[in-house]
Amino acid sequence: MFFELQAECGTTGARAGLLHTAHGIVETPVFMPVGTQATVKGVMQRDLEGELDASIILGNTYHLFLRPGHELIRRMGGLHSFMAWPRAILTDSGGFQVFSLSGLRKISEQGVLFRSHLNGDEHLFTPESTVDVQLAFGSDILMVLDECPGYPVSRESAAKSMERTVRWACRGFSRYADQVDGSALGPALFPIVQGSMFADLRAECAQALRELNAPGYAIGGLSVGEPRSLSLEMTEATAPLLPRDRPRYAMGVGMPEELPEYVARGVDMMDCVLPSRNARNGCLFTSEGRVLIKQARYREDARPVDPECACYTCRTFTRAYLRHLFQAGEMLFSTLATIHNLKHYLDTMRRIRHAIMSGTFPAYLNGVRATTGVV
RNA sequence: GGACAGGUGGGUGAGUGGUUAAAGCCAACAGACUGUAAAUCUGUCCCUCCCUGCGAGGUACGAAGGUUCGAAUCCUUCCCUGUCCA
Repeated sequence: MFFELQAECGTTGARAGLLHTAHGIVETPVFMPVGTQATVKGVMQRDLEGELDASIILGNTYHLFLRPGHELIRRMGGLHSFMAWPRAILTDSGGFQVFSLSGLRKISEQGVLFRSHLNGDEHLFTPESTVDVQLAFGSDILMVLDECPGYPVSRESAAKSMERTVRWACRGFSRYADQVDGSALGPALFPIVQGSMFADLRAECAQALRELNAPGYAIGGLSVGEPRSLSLEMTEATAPLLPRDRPRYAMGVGMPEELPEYVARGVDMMDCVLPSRNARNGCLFTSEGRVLIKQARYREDARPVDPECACYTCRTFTRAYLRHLFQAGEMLFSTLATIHNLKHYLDTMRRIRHAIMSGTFPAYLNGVRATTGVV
């Protein structure tokens, strides 16, 4: 994989570019739907590719390692083949599970000892093993194993954790260098900037990781319970310190109206479970804000979810029907809602990219800020 | 006509003398969700009062009467429902 910078905003940090991968070109800034277990929950690959036109999705090392196992996936021809997804895949390392499964793991210098949430088996994840597993998947972009601390943490433990994440990144890159041939479209490994909510630790981490000359860099440890303004602040303190000619990936963010805020701070890639999870829980993102479809006010609402959305769901169904499906617990609701929410995110990113390419991003950003009041 | 079984808050269904405005589940209503242990979770859910809390008051377990300090729970009569026998 390699990155091609196409345009930069003159007044903000926004950029537009192309991610060249062995499974297609990804236009950035990009939103990556989350497909933890080799599926974006509720959506068929056909719709992901056609209706939604997603160019890259996420998978998760921890989950796919436990089930069905990386060796099985390798034997099945790799993750792309296994899940019949021809476009790009980025796999997270399991670093986030260090945070989300905090009751089931033990961290040491060597790595993370997980107890499987499926059957209690113990598994040791190391910076080396997670690279191996992701290479077995055949991922286009691999993430290095990191430690994602919760919020808040003391400065002292944030520093220790960050330093360990840097050491782990070095080990991951060392293993990675041994395994790949360095071809331009080959798999890329991204290190992850940590440092909790301490700007100087973030800066220190970014400086240290630059040494790796990585094909791309991630900003992790966001949206772990901190105020949303802090997430943006940390991004602002980190992104400019990363190499200009490499993509920057803000992990796990954010709300729809925050997407341009991250882009304005120099972020090129984002992923988040919000559009897919909230869809399943009845929360639909629209050009006019959130629609909680279960509310009684939508019982006989004949309008589409979002009059300005061109997705299949909005082209075809009324709010009243979607509410009915949700109330009835019908699985079709999840599919239709997820299609809409992902379309909303992906279209938002396409608009952002277009604005950057045409030099109108500052105006676009101001427009969003005026209507949503973010920042 | 006879023999059993049973009538509990929107539904279902616990509870068989006191800490019961009455479990649980469902429905309804509202909220949460940020590198997915999530088709999940939380709250409200008889009425009234400032809902400020472990608040206060009222009404309530088919109906009416009774026993008791105290009844959804015990007794009497009536009404209704289901199954079986004629």
